[in-house]
Amino acid sequence: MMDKEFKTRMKRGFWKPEEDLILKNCVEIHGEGNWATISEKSGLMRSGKSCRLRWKNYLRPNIKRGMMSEDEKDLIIRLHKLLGNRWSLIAGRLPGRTDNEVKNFWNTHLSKRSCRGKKKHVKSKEANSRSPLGKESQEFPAETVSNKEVAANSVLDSWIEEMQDFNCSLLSPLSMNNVPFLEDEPFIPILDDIVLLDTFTSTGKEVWNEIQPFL
DNA sequence: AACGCTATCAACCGCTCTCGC
DNA sequence: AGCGAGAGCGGTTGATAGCGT
Repeated sequence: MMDKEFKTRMKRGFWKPEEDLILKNCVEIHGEGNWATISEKSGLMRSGKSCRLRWKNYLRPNIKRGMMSEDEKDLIIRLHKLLGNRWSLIAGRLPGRTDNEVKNFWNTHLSKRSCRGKKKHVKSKEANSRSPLGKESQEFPAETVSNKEVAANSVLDSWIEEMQDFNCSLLSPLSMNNVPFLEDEPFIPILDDIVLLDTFTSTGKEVWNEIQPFL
Protein backbone atom coordinates (compact mmCIF):
# COMPACT_ATOMS: atom_id res chain seq x y z
CA MET A 1 0.00 0.00 0.00
CA MET A 2 1.20 3.51 -0.75
CA ASP A 3 2.24 5.69 2.15
CA LYS A 4 1.38 9.39 2.40
CA GLU A 5 4.80 10.60 1.34
CA PHE A 6 4.74 8.46 -1.77
CA LYS A 7 1.32 9.81 -2.64
CA THR A 8 2.41 13.43 -2.38
CA ARG A 9 5.43 12.72 -4.60
CA MET A 10 3.10 11.44 -7.31
CA LYS A 11 3.43 13.17 -10.65
CA ARG A 12 0.36 14.93 -12.02
CA GLY A 13 -0.74 16.70 -15.16
CA PHE A 14 -0.51 15.85 -18.81
CA TRP A 15 1.09 12.62 -19.98
CA LYS A 16 4.18 12.67 -22.19
CA PRO A 17 4.49 10.26 -25.15
CA GLU A 18 7.34 8.42 -23.42
CA GLU A 19 5.16 7.93 -20.34
CA ASP A 20 2.43 6.51 -22.58
CA LEU A 21 4.90 4.06 -24.01
CA ILE A 22 6.04 2.91 -20.58
CA LEU A 23 2.46 2.54 -19.43
CA LYS A 24 1.57 0.52 -22.53
CA ASN A 25 4.47 -1.85 -21.91
CA CYS A 26 3.57 -2.21 -18.24
CA VAL A 27 -0.04 -3.05 -19.06
CA GLU A 28 1.21 -5.71 -21.46
CA ILE A 29 3.41 -7.19 -18.75
CA HIS A 30 1.19 -6.91 -15.68
CA GLY A 31 -2.21 -6.98 -17.32
CA GLU A 32 -5.11 -4.53 -17.40
CA GLY A 33 -6.56 -4.11 -13.93
CA ASN A 34 -3.48 -4.37 -11.74
CA TRP A 35 -3.15 -0.60 -11.49
CA ALA A 36 -1.41 -0.52 -8.15
CA THR A 37 1.27 -2.89 -9.45
CA ILE A 38 1.57 -0.98 -12.71
CA SER A 39 1.88 2.31 -10.84
CA GLU A 40 4.61 0.88 -8.65
CA LYS A 41 6.60 -1.11 -11.22
CA SER A 42 6.45 1.44 -14.04
CA GLY A 43 8.46 4.02 -12.14
CA LEU A 44 6.24 6.69 -13.67
CA MET A 45 5.40 8.21 -10.30
CA ARG A 46 1.77 8.20 -11.36
CA SER A 47 -1.03 6.91 -9.19
CA GLY A 48 -2.83 3.73 -10.13
CA LYS A 49 -5.91 5.80 -10.75
CA SER A 50 -4.04 8.06 -13.10
CA CYS A 51 -2.59 5.08 -14.99
CA ARG A 52 -5.99 3.47 -15.26
CA LEU A 53 -7.57 6.68 -16.57
CA ARG A 54 -4.84 7.25 -19.13
CA TRP A 55 -5.10 3.68 -20.37
CA LYS A 56 -8.87 3.63 -20.47
CA ASN A 57 -9.33 6.98 -22.14
CA TYR A 58 -6.37 7.15 -24.44
CA LEU A 59 -4.10 4.13 -24.82
CA ARG A 60 -6.51 1.21 -24.88
CA PRO A 61 -6.74 -0.51 -28.28
CA ASN A 62 -9.73 0.32 -30.52
CA ILE A 63 -10.20 3.78 -29.07
CA LYS A 64 -12.09 5.86 -31.59
CA ARG A 65 -11.11 9.51 -31.57
CA GLY A 66 -12.42 12.56 -33.36
CA MET A 67 -15.83 13.93 -34.11
CA MET A 68 -18.97 12.10 -33.09
CA SER A 69 -21.08 10.94 -36.00
CA GLU A 70 -24.75 11.87 -36.23
CA ASP A 71 -25.60 8.29 -35.27
CA GLU A 72 -23.48 8.53 -32.19
CA LYS A 73 -24.95 11.89 -31.21
CA ASP A 74 -28.44 10.55 -31.67
CA LEU A 75 -27.67 7.46 -29.64
CA ILE A 76 -26.07 9.46 -26.84
CA ILE A 77 -29.07 11.75 -26.56
CA ARG A 78 -31.50 8.87 -26.48
CA LEU A 79 -29.48 6.74 -24.10
CA HIS A 80 -29.02 9.74 -21.83
CA LYS A 81 -32.76 10.12 -21.71
CA LEU A 82 -33.13 6.50 -20.80
CA LEU A 83 -30.19 6.08 -18.43
CA GLY A 84 -29.36 9.57 -17.19
CA ASN A 85 -25.72 10.36 -16.43
CA ARG A 86 -24.63 6.72 -16.60
CA TRP A 87 -21.71 7.59 -18.81
CA SER A 88 -19.97 4.25 -18.66
CA LEU A 89 -23.18 2.49 -19.58
CA ILE A 90 -23.81 4.90 -22.44
CA ALA A 91 -20.21 4.61 -23.61
CA GLY A 92 -20.63 0.85 -23.53
CA ARG A 93 -23.14 1.17 -26.35
CA LEU A 94 -20.76 3.28 -28.43
CA PRO A 95 -17.90 1.13 -29.72
CA GLY A 96 -14.54 2.81 -29.26
CA ARG A 97 -15.87 5.71 -27.22
CA THR A 98 -14.99 6.23 -23.58
CA ASP A 99 -17.21 7.36 -20.76
CA ASN A 100 -15.07 10.46 -20.33
CA GLU A 101 -15.43 11.34 -23.98
CA VAL A 102 -19.18 10.81 -23.95
CA LYS A 103 -19.48 12.86 -20.78
CA ASN A 104 -17.38 15.68 -22.19
CA PHE A 105 -19.32 15.60 -25.43
CA TRP A 106 -22.61 15.76 -23.61
CA ASN A 107 -21.49 18.61 -21.38
CA THR A 108 -20.02 20.69 -24.16
CA HIS A 109 -22.35 19.99 -27.07
CA LEU A 110 -25.57 18.29 -26.22
CA SER A 111 -26.68 19.45 -22.78
CA LYS A 112 -26.19 23.04 -23.81
CA ARG A 113 -28.18 22.60 -26.97
CA SER A 114 -31.07 20.90 -25.27
CA CYS A 115 -31.10 23.64 -22.61
CA ARG A 116 -31.24 26.36 -25.20
CA GLY A 117 -34.15 24.61 -26.84
CA LYS A 118 -32.89 25.04 -30.36
CA LYS A 119 -35.17 23.14 -32.67
CA LYS A 120 -33.15 20.97 -34.94
CA HIS A 121 -34.48 17.82 -36.49
CA VAL A 122 -32.31 14.94 -37.50
CA LYS A 123 -32.29 15.19 -41.23
CA SER A 124 -33.81 12.29 -43.07
CA LYS A 125 -30.76 12.29 -45.33
CA GLU A 126 -28.54 11.66 -42.34
CA ALA A 127 -30.92 9.04 -41.05
CA ASN A 128 -30.68 7.21 -44.36
CA SER A 129 -26.90 7.12 -44.29
CA ARG A 130 -26.70 5.54 -40.90
CA SER A 131 -24.13 2.88 -40.25
CA PRO A 132 -25.25 -0.43 -38.80
CA LEU A 133 -24.46 0.66 -35.27
CA GLY A 134 -26.65 -1.97 -33.75
CA LYS A 135 -24.54 -4.68 -35.33
CA GLU A 136 -21.31 -3.02 -34.28
CA SER A 137 -22.46 -2.79 -30.73
CA GLN A 138 -22.45 -6.56 -30.55
CA GLU A 139 -18.77 -6.55 -31.38
CA PHE A 140 -17.23 -4.00 -29.06
CA PRO A 141 -14.60 -5.35 -26.72
CA ALA A 142 -15.79 -6.53 -23.37
CA GLU A 143 -14.84 -4.11 -20.62
CA THR A 144 -14.39 -4.69 -16.98
CA VAL A 145 -17.85 -3.89 -15.74
CA SER A 146 -19.85 -4.45 -12.64
CA ASN A 147 -22.45 -7.15 -12.41
CA LYS A 148 -25.12 -4.49 -12.49
CA GLU A 149 -23.72 -3.10 -15.69
CA VAL A 150 -23.45 -6.52 -17.28
CA ALA A 151 -27.05 -7.18 -16.37
CA ALA A 152 -28.23 -3.80 -17.67
CA ASN A 153 -26.31 -4.33 -20.89
CA SER A 154 -27.77 -7.75 -21.42
CA VAL A 155 -31.28 -6.34 -21.04
CA LEU A 156 -30.45 -3.68 -23.63
CA ASP A 157 -28.93 -6.29 -25.94
CA SER A 158 -31.98 -8.47 -25.86
CA TRP A 159 -34.11 -5.39 -26.46
CA ILE A 160 -32.08 -4.52 -29.56
CA GLU A 161 -32.45 -8.06 -30.87
CA GLU A 162 -36.17 -8.11 -30.21
CA MET A 163 -36.72 -4.78 -31.92
CA GLN A 164 -34.70 -5.89 -34.91
CA ASP A 165 -36.96 -8.95 -35.17
CA PHE A 166 -39.87 -6.55 -35.04
CA ASN A 167 -38.75 -5.23 -38.42
CA CYS A 168 -38.22 -1.67 -37.23
CA SER A 169 -34.76 -1.39 -38.77
CA LEU A 170 -33.51 -0.38 -35.38
CA LEU A 171 -30.00 0.96 -35.59
CA SER A 172 -29.69 1.85 -31.96
CA PRO A 173 -31.61 0.63 -28.97
CA LEU A 174 -33.72 3.73 -28.92
CA SER A 175 -33.95 5.07 -32.40
CA MET A 176 -36.31 4.11 -35.12
CA ASN A 177 -36.23 5.16 -38.72
CA ASN A 178 -38.98 7.53 -39.77
CA VAL A 179 -39.32 8.84 -36.24
CA PRO A 180 -37.75 12.29 -36.35
CA PHE A 181 -36.00 13.12 -33.16
CA LEU A 182 -36.32 16.60 -31.73
CA GLU A 183 -33.31 17.65 -29.73
CA ASP A 184 -35.38 19.99 -27.63
CA GLU A 185 -38.37 17.77 -27.17
CA PRO A 186 -39.59 18.10 -23.60
CA PHE A 187 -37.72 16.00 -21.12
CA ILE A 188 -40.10 13.28 -20.16
CA PRO A 189 -37.94 11.31 -17.83
CA ILE A 190 -36.82 8.06 -19.36
CA LEU A 191 -40.17 6.69 -20.40
CA ASP A 192 -40.81 8.50 -23.67
CA ASP A 193 -38.89 6.05 -25.83
CA ILE A 194 -40.44 3.13 -24.05
CA VAL A 195 -43.92 4.57 -24.43
CA LEU A 196 -43.16 5.02 -28.11
CA LEU A 197 -42.01 1.44 -28.27
CA ASP A 198 -45.08 0.41 -26.36
CA THR A 199 -47.22 1.69 -29.22
CA PHE A 200 -45.98 -1.28 -31.21
CA THR A 201 -45.29 -3.87 -28.57
CA SER A 202 -45.55 -4.56 -24.89
CA THR A 203 -41.78 -4.80 -24.80
CA GLY A 204 -41.32 -1.18 -23.76
CA LYS A 205 -42.77 -1.53 -20.30
CA GLU A 206 -41.13 -4.88 -19.81
CA VAL A 207 -37.75 -3.42 -20.68
CA TRP A 208 -38.26 -0.56 -18.28
CA ASN A 209 -39.32 -2.90 -15.49
CA GLU A 210 -36.32 -5.09 -16.14
CA ILE A 211 -33.77 -2.34 -16.35
CA GLN A 212 -35.02 -0.16 -13.49
CA PRO A 213 -33.46 -2.22 -10.69
CA PHE A 214 -30.03 -1.69 -12.24
CA LEU A 215 -30.31 2.11 -12.40
C1' DA B 1 -0.97 42.71 -32.32
C1' DA B 2 -2.97 42.30 -27.94
C1' DC B 3 -6.38 41.25 -25.02
C1' DG B 4 -10.50 38.97 -23.20
C1' DC B 5 -13.89 35.52 -23.60
C1' DT B 6 -15.51 30.91 -24.71
C1' DA B 7 -15.19 26.07 -25.90
C1' DT B 8 -12.97 21.92 -25.48
C1' DC B 9 -11.10 17.97 -23.31
C1' DA B 10 -7.50 15.62 -20.46
C1' DA B 11 -6.89 14.81 -15.89
C1' DC B 12 -8.00 15.00 -11.01
C1' DC B 13 -10.99 14.34 -6.88
C1' DG B 14 -14.07 12.24 -3.95
C1' DC B 15 -17.34 9.00 -3.47
C1' DT B 16 -19.32 4.28 -4.17
C1' DC B 17 -18.87 -0.42 -5.30
C1' DT B 18 -16.72 -4.90 -5.27
C1' DC B 19 -14.00 -8.42 -3.64
C1' DG B 20 -10.98 -10.92 -0.65
C1' DC B 21 -9.89 -11.95 3.96
C1' DA C 1 -20.97 -9.95 9.02
C1' DG C 2 -17.49 -6.54 9.02
C1' DC C 3 -13.47 -4.43 7.42
C1' DG C 4 -9.91 -2.72 4.28
C1' DA C 5 -7.90 -2.15 -0.23
C1' DG C 6 -8.30 -1.44 -4.86
C1' DA C 7 -11.09 -0.44 -8.91
C1' DG C 8 -14.56 2.19 -11.14
C1' DC C 9 -17.70 6.07 -11.84
C1' DG C 10 -19.45 10.72 -12.26
C1' DG C 11 -18.61 15.56 -11.26
C1' DT C 12 -15.42 19.14 -11.55
C1' DT C 13 -11.26 21.67 -12.63
C1' DG C 14 -7.72 23.76 -15.24
C1' DA C 15 -4.81 24.34 -19.32
C1' DT C 16 -4.97 25.88 -23.75
C1' DA C 17 -6.60 26.63 -28.41
C1' DG C 18 -9.57 29.37 -31.07
C1' DC C 19 -12.27 33.26 -31.98
C1' DG C 20 -14.01 38.04 -31.72
C1' DT C 21 -13.18 42.80 -30.77
